[in-house]
Amino acid sequence: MEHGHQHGHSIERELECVSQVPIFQSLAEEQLLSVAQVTRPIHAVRGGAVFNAGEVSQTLYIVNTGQVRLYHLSAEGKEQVLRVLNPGDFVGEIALFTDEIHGSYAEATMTTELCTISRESLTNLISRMPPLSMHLLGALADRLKAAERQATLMAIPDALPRLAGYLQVLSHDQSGVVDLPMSKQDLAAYLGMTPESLSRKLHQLVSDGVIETIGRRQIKVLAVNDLAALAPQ
Amino acid sequence: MEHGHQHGHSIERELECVSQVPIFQSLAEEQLLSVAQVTRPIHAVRGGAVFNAGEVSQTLYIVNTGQVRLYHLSAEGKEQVLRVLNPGDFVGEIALFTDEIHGSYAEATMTTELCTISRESLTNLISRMPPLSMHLLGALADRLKAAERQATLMAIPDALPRLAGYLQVLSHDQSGVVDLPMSKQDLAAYLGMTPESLSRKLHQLVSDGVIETIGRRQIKVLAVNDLAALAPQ
DNA sequence: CGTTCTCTTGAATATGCTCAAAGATGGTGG
DNA sequence: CCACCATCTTTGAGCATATTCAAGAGAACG
Repeated sequence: MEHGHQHGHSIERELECVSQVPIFQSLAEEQLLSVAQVTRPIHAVRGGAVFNAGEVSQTLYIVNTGQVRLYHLSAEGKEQVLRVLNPGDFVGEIALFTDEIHGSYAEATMTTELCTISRESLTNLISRMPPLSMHLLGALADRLKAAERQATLMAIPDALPRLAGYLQVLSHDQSGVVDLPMSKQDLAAYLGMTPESLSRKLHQLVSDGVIETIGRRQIKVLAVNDLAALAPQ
Repeated sequence: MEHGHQHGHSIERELECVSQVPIFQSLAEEQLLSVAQVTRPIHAVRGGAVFNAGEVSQTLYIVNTGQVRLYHLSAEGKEQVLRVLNPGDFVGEIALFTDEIHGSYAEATMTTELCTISRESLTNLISRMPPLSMHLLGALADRLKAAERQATLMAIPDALPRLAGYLQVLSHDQSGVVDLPMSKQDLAAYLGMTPESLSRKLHQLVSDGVIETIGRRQIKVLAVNDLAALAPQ
């Protein structure tokens, strides 16, 4: 029965993880410590499972370093990528409010450090630190916006505008050179097309001078305007 | 400069609206009054605009009675339905945290009563009533879950599983008989297909004995198992 | 350096879209 | 109250697009 982290080892690691996370960023040093104290670190190797679909969860998972891939498994055994978690991103917020089983698998794509907070601890933290709830609400609102954009993007029957819309969002964050957050076959599933179609559409964009491929996981956007013209809205 | 609602008229209407809303439901009578006091009612007729895309918003809109349709307008002028707000549903939460313009149009599909709360008032309320933030978080988490499910559903290239998945979600809530929340042509846009395809796929489900149509806006699910078999997961 | 996985390329097929028109439905005004 | 009109929905046929199936090229990994 381990109830805390007062086993002599410092909570340095927990503190580092917590302080990296945007939703905790504006907290005072003292409050960060409170958060760190209820945090449990998790280590996952490449290909390792963070959690599996069907498992009951009452935990918030926050990625510190590395990357986690969330995906569904279709009836035919195909993987449908839901989302990719990069440092600062989190998952499990739904389980914090409704007693539910995980709808997806979570797998580390590289060596990954996460920190976890139990539902009980988080609700405690929120009641003690009101600003925290505002940050959480903001983060959820952002995710919601992204998810709704994704849903409307997917409703487009043609593959090219879907791809263009996706690249457009990515290129907003970074300037020019876009790092693809997943493999091409995962990206294809994410965009609702086959790897073959993705390959062809990418090739088309390259031929048209809109983009340039750098290696296997980078794309350089040459003509932002053309991309916007192809994307919806 | 109207600063409040103490103009002698009762806040009965505001109170009624507020008390209908799930996120406020568990509040005490006294707290409900506080909420009602910062609420402004809005009336919209069929076809009337609640707000338009491009407008700046710092307001939360909550539907009391009636229905509001949220939609995008594509470059070709086609309407892409994002979501339909029924009594108790709300929109505008994103604008509460990030200064942003509306990404969609909001139009009443019938005579509709809404109540609105400004960003300033809501943040005030939250700081004064901590449980409120938990309810908001819960509501956002639910919406997020629905949006992510929608996004993965849309990523399926075949129309039939998309439709089946959608009907499956609806039939979970109600038992057997499903009320369609929008017209067939809107539903088609929402599901990422043409009205023609939707009509054909519905006909196919009827032929297969999976569903039965009741009038224009109701569907009776006869074989839940068959529906689940057609839907993904 | 070879093995394995990912990605690309090529053809045939199938599915949904577009265009066109007819059939329902519901609301409105005479 | 009924007929008319606008709108929504359905049905049909040809066409465009993406998928499927198959095989080859290219990276990444041990």
